[in-house]
Amino acid sequence: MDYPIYECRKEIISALENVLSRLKYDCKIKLEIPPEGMGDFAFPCFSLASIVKKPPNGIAKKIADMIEKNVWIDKVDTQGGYVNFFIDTKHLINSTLKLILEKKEEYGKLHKKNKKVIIEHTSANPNGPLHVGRARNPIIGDTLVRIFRAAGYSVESQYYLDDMGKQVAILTWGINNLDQNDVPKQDRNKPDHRAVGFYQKANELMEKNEKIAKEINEIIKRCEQGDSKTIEMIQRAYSPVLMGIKESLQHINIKIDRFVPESMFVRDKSVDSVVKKLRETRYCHEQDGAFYLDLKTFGIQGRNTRFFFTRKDGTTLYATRDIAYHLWKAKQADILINVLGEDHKLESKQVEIALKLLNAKTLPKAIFYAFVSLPEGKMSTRKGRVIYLDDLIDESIERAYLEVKKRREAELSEKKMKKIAEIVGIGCLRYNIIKIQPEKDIIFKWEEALNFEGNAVPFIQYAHARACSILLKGKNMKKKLESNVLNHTSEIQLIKQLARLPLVIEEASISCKPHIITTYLYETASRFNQFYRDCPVLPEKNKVLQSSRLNLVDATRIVLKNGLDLLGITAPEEM
RNA sequence: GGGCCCGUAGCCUAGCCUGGAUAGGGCGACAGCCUCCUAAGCUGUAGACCGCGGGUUCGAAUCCCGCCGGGUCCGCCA
Repeated sequence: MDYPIYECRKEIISALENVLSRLKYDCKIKLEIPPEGMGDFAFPCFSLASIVKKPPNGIAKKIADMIEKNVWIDKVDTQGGYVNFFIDTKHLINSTLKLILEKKEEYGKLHKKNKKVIIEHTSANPNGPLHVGRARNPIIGDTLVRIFRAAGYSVESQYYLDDMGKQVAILTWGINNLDQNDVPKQDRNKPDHRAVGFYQKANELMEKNEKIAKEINEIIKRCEQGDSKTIEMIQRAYSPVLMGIKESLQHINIKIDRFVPESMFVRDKSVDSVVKKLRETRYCHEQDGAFYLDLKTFGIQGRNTRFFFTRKDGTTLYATRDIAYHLWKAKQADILINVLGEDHKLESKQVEIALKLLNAKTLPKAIFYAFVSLPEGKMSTRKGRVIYLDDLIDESIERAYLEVKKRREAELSEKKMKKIAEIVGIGCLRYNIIKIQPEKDIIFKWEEALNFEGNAVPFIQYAHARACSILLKGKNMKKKLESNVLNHTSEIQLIKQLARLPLVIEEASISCKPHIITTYLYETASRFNQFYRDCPVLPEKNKVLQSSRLNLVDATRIVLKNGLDLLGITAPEEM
């Protein structure tokens, strides 16, 4: 690893290994980050204490005394059972700043891993516009895509397109049998919005009218039997919806690399082979001609532990096709990640067990998120009780516009304000979803979703714009970097923070936790603002200090930009 | 009824996996800071029986058990 922070950590670990082996202490070395002011890395001696039966404090002191200083270790200290390491800031500053300025947009990225990752996300039924209830899905998914790319993986994002389910069949029936005048009018002229009324109306009719329900079931059945005409008819119905969905995603900087239709696995018969192989397992049973696996012995509990994978007419079910999809994916990638709503937990578990039984090469790792609900309850496209993603986007941009106007109307053109509002509004939306861990329930409130203050994206974007503004005004000044002069606490704290970016990307990718990035960026912006307060750049009389600070500002700009890019958020040059 | 997830100040949230140094932030409240690089900023004050009750441990927000509240699932649906 070529990053200074890695080298530094490595040096500390090897110094520790050295001492521990001389003391004949045998334990794993895990470094922690101590609280502010107590050093840069800490080695806790508690587990060691229980092994060698001595107080942790004494062990820490003994170890600290024996640590040899080197280019990275400036000072070693102990406190309450911890060995605290103070790293040589001069060395870190020098190497970090140079590297950031040299690598620019590549700074933070980890070495190529030669591994392929497929991240499946969004995969919404194409029966209407994306709504906020599931809006976490594309945002979490796309952020993971970006994080894994930065972590050195080759990544493909996939949208599993349910083109044979009931939802899409209902939509198809509606499009084919209803007139525009029969359906509720939508206030947005976008293909997915135009279509959703047909779905809602068809749903309503189906519930009251058995004949219609039968016709819809007929569509599903023909489709599952692999009837090309029916599959194509369905495709005609959902295609415009999908176009609308893509457009919404694009608006929030999300691009799906590949759409994989479910029908593919019926057409190519791979799902039949799944059925055949599952039937051969010892867990397979039959009831009235339908086949299921009994998953009682796999830790599945509840009223029903049977996992049906065929109907009595021999057709397959959603989960069966999902198994075929996963086998197909496993052939092409080393790591599979699925971003799913928590309602898919059981299905996901069932698919995983089946994949194990079928000896799949790679098992998927699922990231589950809790729904965003409304104060009055769960969102539902069918009931029309929804906030669409498009509305949230518009509202977010509109509110951002009012904020820009309030502050900059006198100085900026209308066009510029609109552009900034777009960048801030969309950034806000993505940031506010990512900063909360996926498993936490969210009750949607406009004020929270579109919060513009504190730990929110404008704080970070503003820091970036501030850096750009200083750099623009100082563009004719000298560029010399003399890192020895950067010795103010605020400068040192900021640089140490910049040095951490690679570690943060590593941690976020290993743990699949995108919120680690938002936290990091917030702290980075915060330290930059403290630097801004304490260390004037342009007014600085000492030219060497001034030019060195300019370099630090530039390095901060790069880190903020690279970090925002991991979140799919644009870094504005002014706001 | 059973499984899984969540429960941290008035509100939102980090830390929980891998137990240890004063439980970090933010919003809101209160008090300050623009003759000085964008105040979408900075500084300070108040506010937490970490849902409740047991247990394990030298030590528990963190691990285990029970309970309570919310979410979600338990279809030959997707």
